[in-house]
Amino acid sequence: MQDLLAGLNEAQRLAVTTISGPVLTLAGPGSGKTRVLTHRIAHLLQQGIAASEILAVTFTNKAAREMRERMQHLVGVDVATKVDIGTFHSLAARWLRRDGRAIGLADGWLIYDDDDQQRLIKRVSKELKLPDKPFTPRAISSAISSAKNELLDAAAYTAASRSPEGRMYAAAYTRYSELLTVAAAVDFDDLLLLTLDLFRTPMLNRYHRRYRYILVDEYQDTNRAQYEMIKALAKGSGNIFVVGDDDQSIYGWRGADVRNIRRFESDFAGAQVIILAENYRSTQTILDVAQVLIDAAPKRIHRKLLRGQTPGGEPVSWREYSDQNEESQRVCDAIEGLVKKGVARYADCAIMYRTNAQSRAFEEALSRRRIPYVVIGGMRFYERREIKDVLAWLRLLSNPNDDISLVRAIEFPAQGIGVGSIAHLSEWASSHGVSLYQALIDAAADSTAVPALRGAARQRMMTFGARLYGLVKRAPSLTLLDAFDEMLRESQFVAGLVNEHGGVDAESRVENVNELRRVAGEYAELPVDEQLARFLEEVALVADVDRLAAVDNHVVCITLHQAKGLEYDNVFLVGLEDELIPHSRTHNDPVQIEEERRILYVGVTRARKRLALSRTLRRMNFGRYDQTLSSRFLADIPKGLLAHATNLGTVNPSAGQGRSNPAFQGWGTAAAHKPTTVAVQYAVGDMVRHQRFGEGVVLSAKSVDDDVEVVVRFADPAAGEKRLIASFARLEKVTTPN
DNA sequence: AGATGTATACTTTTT
DNA sequence: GTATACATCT
Ligand SMILES: Nc1ncnc2c1ncn2[C@@H]1O[C@H](COP(=O)(O)OP(=O)(O)OP(=O)(O)O)[C@@H](O)[C@H]1O
Repeated sequence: MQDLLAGLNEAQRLAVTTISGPVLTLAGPGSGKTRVLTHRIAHLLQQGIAASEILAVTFTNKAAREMRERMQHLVGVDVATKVDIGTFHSLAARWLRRDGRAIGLADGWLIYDDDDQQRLIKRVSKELKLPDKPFTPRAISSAISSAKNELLDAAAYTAASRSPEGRMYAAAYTRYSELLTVAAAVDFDDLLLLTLDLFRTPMLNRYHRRYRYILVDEYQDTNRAQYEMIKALAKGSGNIFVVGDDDQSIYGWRGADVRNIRRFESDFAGAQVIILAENYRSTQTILDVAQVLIDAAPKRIHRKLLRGQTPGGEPVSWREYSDQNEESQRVCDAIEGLVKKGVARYADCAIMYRTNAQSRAFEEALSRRRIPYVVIGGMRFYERREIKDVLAWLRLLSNPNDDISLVRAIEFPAQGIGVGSIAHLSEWASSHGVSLYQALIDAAADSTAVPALRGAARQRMMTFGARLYGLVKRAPSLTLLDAFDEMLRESQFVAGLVNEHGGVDAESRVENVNELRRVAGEYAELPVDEQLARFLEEVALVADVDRLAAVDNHVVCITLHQAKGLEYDNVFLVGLEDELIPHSRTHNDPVQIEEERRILYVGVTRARKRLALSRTLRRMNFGRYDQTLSSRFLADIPKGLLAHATNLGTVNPSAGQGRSNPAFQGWGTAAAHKPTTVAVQYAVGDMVRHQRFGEGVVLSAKSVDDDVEVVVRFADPAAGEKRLIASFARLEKVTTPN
């Protein structure tokens, strides 16, 4: 057994060894909070505390997994796997899966993700005939979500609504809740609220007996419900340990409340507060920048001095580029430079930005250079149409009352059932207070049910119903993988994809379906009756960061929000412009502006060795270039702390794409940058060959940055005309003998 | 019923 | 510039 305290400083040791009573560890970035939490668990185990008595809450599933891996090293695999570690949401789902019956949750209940929720709200909106002007699905869902964040159910929210508009939202909330109940579905917020309901039953005693030591990471970003969960659980043993940093609270917009830090001190009498002062992550140069940035915040709970272990370090650079094209090019230059010089691997580099939309330019530049990369966020794998369609069918096997999935299943694969027929079914179901599936069954048993559905349309609907019914009945005896295959076969899913998209375009979708099937295969070890539910639950709760694997050597493109808790040797903070950070949607609300400042602070403090800040002078917005302003937060950083480009101001914003600004010299890259490929010249009329699309003729060619963009008409009519980046598409020139 | 075309709105951040 | 929504055609 290792000495767990060896790699820790004094304050960290105190935090690890103060095992009883409430403890609040408040500390800046890179001070080892997560490390302390991990070591504390290991320490508890060494003290002879049973693994099953420990509960650890992390912010992401990935953090949970990493913590478990760390612990396996510290205390061995057997013990480490017995500790309950997870996010609030995933723990809640596990508990409700087991004990949900106690609060009347139907068996086979499902989690509705954001997309499902939006669809359901659209249905509510239609039913209640809400005008779409202020009542966009987004507005309604955020009203419902904030209500839930204040622990208000539909009845309480209705009672509290005074304005006519408020009453409309209340009506939507009420109907939304009813439909969720009929569908036996819960949304993300419900996971927490229902767990609180569960904790109000005598069942709580079992949780008290079970969990004697509770630990929470990223405590500053807990919301009201999560706080109440902690409080309810901690009542048992009183051994509650939380770590957080008020300066890193960046999820206020979804109900997180930093005041939970103050609340902790008042609600848990005699709470011990431990401050970790040393930063082990970043060079002092980087910390100095972070320091001035956060010190400029008008209000803070706790002021901290960022004290690093590495004095000096490479300068933090600041560059202004003409546009996103140039910015992404130069960032790629810098990354290639670092890699060529052997000071970094691709995986040590991260590009961070405020909004997902900003990733595009970087994706294009990276792939053109053949630099391996991953984009975290944006369109997630599980949000893809074909994936959601497969999941809809699978969800129906577990819970046929899931109306949202039923509609999806009717719509894909296409079965000749149109919106009209669905509307008839839906109206009948709503007025009878039953699910769509039940309405189908009723219609099949009784020809006077759903009278609006007649003739051929009714016939097709009945065929669909019978097919689904058969699957639902057979599902319980099947393994997940068998159910998956059976469902694909019954619904003729693949044929549907080919039918809708044509052979070539269907290919990647079929591949995605196979990938999902592979994931499903990982559940084969579980008891047959648990496989499907566990699969659906985990799929609903994966965050995109959870995909980040340390083994692959690729540049990471990530939003600042998702970067919280991560660290990289080299960080590129891009698009530092007003309107982006702070985002225009904050509308200069001082509270939100300060959260934006913290978002930037989180970004700055992710960097270990090198930090590059940049912006563009003009940005493409809605297909139009707009001039930009530098982020106001940069004004808080004294010039002396940054290494500026030498020729700022000489860049003409209207100069177009180009090389007006030299690649940045800070970490020595311009010299290292050479074109990686000798550009092949293409002329209109040239014959080319593409690996997948076959041969084609060049219709046009123009050079873009370091590459050539060509439009090719392929001989294969299924491929048609495509616009391609020559080197990325690996086009080969076909030489014609003259 | 479904495909095709045109208008329109739109882009924070996410479990 | 893109995704969605709606209208119009087949
Ligand atoms: N006592 C120590 N000696 C050496 N390195 C340490 C020590 N404590 C922590 N570190 C290292 O410092 C880095 C930051 O630690 P950790 O991620 O736990 O900090 P954190 O406080 O959770 O950061 P953040 O709040 O920014 O996410 C890690 O690489 C960790 O290994």
